[in-house]
Amino acid sequence: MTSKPKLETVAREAGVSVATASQVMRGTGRISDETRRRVLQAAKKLHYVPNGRAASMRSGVSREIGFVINQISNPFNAEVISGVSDLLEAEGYLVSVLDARDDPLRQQRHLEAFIRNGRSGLLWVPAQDTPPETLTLLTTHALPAVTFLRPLDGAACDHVGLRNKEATALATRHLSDLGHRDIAYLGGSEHSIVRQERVAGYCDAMEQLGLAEPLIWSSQDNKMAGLTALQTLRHDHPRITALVCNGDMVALGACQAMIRAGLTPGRDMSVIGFDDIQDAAVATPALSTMAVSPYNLGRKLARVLLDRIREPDMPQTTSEIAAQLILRDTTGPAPTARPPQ
Amino acid sequence: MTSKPKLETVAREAGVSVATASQVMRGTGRISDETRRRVLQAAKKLHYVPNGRAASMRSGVSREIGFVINQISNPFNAEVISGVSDLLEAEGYLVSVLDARDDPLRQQRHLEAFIRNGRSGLLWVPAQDTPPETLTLLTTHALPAVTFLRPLDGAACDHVGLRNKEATALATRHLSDLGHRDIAYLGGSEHSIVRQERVAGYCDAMEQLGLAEPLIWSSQDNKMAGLTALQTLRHDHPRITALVCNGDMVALGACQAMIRAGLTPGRDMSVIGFDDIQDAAVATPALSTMAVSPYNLGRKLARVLLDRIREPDMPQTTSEIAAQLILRDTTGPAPTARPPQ
DNA sequence: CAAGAGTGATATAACGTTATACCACCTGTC
DNA sequence: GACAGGTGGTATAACGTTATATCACTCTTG
Repeated sequence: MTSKPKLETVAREAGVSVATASQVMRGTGRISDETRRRVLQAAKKLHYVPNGRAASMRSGVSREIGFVINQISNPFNAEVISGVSDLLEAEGYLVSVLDARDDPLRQQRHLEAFIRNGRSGLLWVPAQDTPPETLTLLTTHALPAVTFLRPLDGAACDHVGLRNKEATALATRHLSDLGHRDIAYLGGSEHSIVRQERVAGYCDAMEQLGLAEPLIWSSQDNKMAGLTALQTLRHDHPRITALVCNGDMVALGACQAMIRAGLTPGRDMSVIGFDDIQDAAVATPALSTMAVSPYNLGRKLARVLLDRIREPDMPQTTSEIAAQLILRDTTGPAPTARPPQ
Repeated sequence: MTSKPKLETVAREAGVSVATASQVMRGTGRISDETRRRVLQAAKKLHYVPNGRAASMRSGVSREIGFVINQISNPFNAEVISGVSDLLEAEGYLVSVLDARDDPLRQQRHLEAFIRNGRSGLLWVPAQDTPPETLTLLTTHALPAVTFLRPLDGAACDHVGLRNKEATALATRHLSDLGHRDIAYLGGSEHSIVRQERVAGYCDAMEQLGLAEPLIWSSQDNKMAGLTALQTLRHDHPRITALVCNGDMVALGACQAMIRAGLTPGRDMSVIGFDDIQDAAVATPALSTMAVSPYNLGRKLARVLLDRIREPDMPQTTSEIAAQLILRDTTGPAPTARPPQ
């Protein structure tokens, strides 16, 4: 009806001072039941909503968190966001998510926008080639921050990531147990630190198990890219019988390519994905993959940030979460190892 | 290194007053080139980032937008978010997205959180059964707001939505042209207004074209639900040869069910989805669908909000975007209509 | 009944920025 | 050399809230 109600409006309506109204709204100080009732009633009647900016300016604390991620539309990330939001919202925080699309400049702008707009904590997946300048920004403003997935050496940040090397080694070993010798690594870009770790796990396993020369193939992280990547890979290296993939999207794309070529994933060629996005279980055939429960990963990430906000002087922590091999329909014995029918 | 730099710090470093520093930072007032240079240099040296909360408190304008949506992980929504963010970021706004999961209470909390934290404009997909109280909240605080997808009658809000009825009528007519007579509608929940519009388009077309009795089947909006829904639908109504679906996810799930049952989508049974998410084109077989370009829809939505912010007194607008029929591999002649081989 | 303790409410000064009014100085003009 | 007009800069008061100190009472208690 009239203009936006403020604390003074509420106080006047209830016949008390602004200071009293403030104390009632926050449940602090010594207030009689009668006064409390009157103030709350007035606030309700006027649809009063506190001005968080003014509050945080005075009190120095805000309840907003910023999350900079790359490619929100990726289902894995979407589930991470759900986990982060659920936990932080339950603690009374508001989470804003921005997409940096792996561009250091955009990332810098986003982090700066978060600082400018008073976020009291930041979560971020550092972009490839993040300049040291970006770190200076964070340390200068003394903001609690946690890096996610991509470790950043020398950074004054807590970190939550995955045991990538262990995971791909596990996947490779499983394929070897099934009799595969010509196993390729598919997906990701060369610069990615995460992918380097995963490739290292794959290479180590290939060497330790005495399998074929490692074969590493790059691609973008979506189905279409996975589809075309496998087509050229198969053309150039027809001996390959199994794939360890950098992500589920690529793996699902590769499966599509097989189907289009008349092959059956899990029979003619084995595939193991990474992430266990929801689609992995629904796809036909259902995708074998390294599961990390993005939702729980998000909750863990949020938990680490909350701990940091509460105890700013704690020593830095690094949490590495193990991935789990989920066997579905895209893994099976190597064609040559199968008994003749 | 020391504490967070503020305007006063910058001013002192540059040897000018706070007022002058402020004017330089915002490019207003009359300032000599020399002074401007000194201030900017000082700001850079100290990694100064303005305190947006203080600024917006004094100036009364903020550059933050809130977006309340249901199910961020839905690829359609993810693309909408991209469109919204791209346009608003280019205009210097920061977009925060919250997921209300179609729960009116959560929605109320989210909108309130946005008001509390000083968003200067809101975008939202009203939850089912949004109480009038929620609208009072928005009008009381005189916030520019735009509803998306779901119209809200009697609301003092601009709206951006789809021509749902027209779209499903078009899809149904196309299936009829292919010779299908037993066409079912699959997906969505009864309460959804959007779905009601789409169902109406389907029913009208079925009647006008003199086809079979309309058959309407509900399901949640994900692949797994679509998969199981089609299984029971086929069991109960074996005559059905074509589906108009409420969304691509359901449609893709239905295709999976056919494949698992040994049927070929587009040959044994035709399917038309809705949304044209990225997966639709990549899936095998590629999904025929009603395309609405979620990215551009998002841009349109953002544009309407910006217009409203600039001209608060303009009469309310309603924009309805038409959907386009995209024919891929899941539509084909009805089995009975196919010539004998 | 004075002193002390407890209760309930309030006045006031910050928080970091910006809008406004104002001041000091210079330059040219009659 | 008084005055208008322009230029470059500053002092000050807000914005809506909260932390702190303080005040006016009432109730004990010796």
